[in-house]
Amino acid sequence: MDKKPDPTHTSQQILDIAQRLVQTRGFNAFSYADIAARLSMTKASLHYHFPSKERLGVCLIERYAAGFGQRLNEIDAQSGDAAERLRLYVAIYAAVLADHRMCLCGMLAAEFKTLPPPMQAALDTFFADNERWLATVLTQGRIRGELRFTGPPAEAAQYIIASLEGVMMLARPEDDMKRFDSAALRLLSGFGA
Amino acid sequence: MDKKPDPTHTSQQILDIAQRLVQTRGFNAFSYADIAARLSMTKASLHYHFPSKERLGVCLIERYAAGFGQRLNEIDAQSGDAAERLRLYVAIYAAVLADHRMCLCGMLAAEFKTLPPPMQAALDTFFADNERWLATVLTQGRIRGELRFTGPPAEAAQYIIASLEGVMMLARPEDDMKRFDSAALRLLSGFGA
DNA sequence: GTCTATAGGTGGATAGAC
DNA sequence: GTCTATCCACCTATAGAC
Repeated sequence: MDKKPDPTHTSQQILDIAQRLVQTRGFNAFSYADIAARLSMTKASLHYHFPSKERLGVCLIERYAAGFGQRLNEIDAQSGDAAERLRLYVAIYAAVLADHRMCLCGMLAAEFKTLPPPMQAALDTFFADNERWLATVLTQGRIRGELRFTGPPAEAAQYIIASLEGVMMLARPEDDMKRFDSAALRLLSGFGA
Repeated sequence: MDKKPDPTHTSQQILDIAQRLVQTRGFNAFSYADIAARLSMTKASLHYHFPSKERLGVCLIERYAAGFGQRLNEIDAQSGDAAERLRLYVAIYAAVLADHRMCLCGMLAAEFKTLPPPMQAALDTFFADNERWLATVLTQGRIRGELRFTGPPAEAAQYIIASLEGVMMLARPEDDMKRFDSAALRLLSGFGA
């Protein structure tokens, strides 16, 4: 009943705003001043919650990865077959784009070489986890005859992720959902889904 | 015989260095100081050749687009069928990645929202030209039975470009040519090429 | 064409009062 | 936790000498 003072409330707000900024402008193109303005705070206060931009960046990736993992678990908990799971995976990306955002980690992948090593490591983990999950879905789907594709599931998984990120990236300048949907359908149909 | 003083020699060097910097770090993550250091010049001198970073950016895109267009013309001049043309198109991207670079315009697409409008316009032109060329190849290829795919050629062209950019983007952190080749083959085989 | 010098702004980050 | 004040590094860009 007596709820905690929620000491992380401000931190969450900071992360929310920072995430949207990264997803729309990139990590190198936003500043503490941008966040401070939107929160009516000073830059100095932000440093209390996230002592450095590097740590803020790592927290962003880890939170995003956790949310992504949660959605993958939800998909696993559903009763659909592998084809349906693949469609739901694509739907995650579609929802992000519909909110006028790029995938956080796709955006950061473009800036990879300029990021602090801890952020690079967190990014690698994100993509590796996604590949592993997708490869599992693909493997089972092919065995059960629910999906059709050639070659190693791991390579197919890499292809799916990279294509989705690219399609998002090029659909975003115009916020063109039709372009994304068309490309996503083409991608899925290539796997019999 | 008497060759011109080649007044643009320095400008070309600046463009070469700036291009590599954009392709590896992005437009927002390099500065005049970076170019000046590599050329053993001062920042002020650079402004003589390119009065603003925005104009430098526009020149970069236009030169890149011109070079790309030239390669497309070379492909057109060859005797190969549509499938071969598609393979050669993919080979352009592969060559860029083999040189440890991201596609200039793919990189800028990620930063699109932060770019000056003249650069955005130049980018739109680049991608529109590419789509048009690819759509023509696809249209002819399908008619002649050299390629297999469904839906409008324009949408298929958008899918091919976006996938290639995405595959490049995610292969680059590790400079993983095998990853790119595997994905490119998968993409091509989806079109019967 | 290239230089020195500098302007004017913004970046991330810190110290210390409250 | 949030503030004011400040630091120092870096940015793009300009003026004017050579």
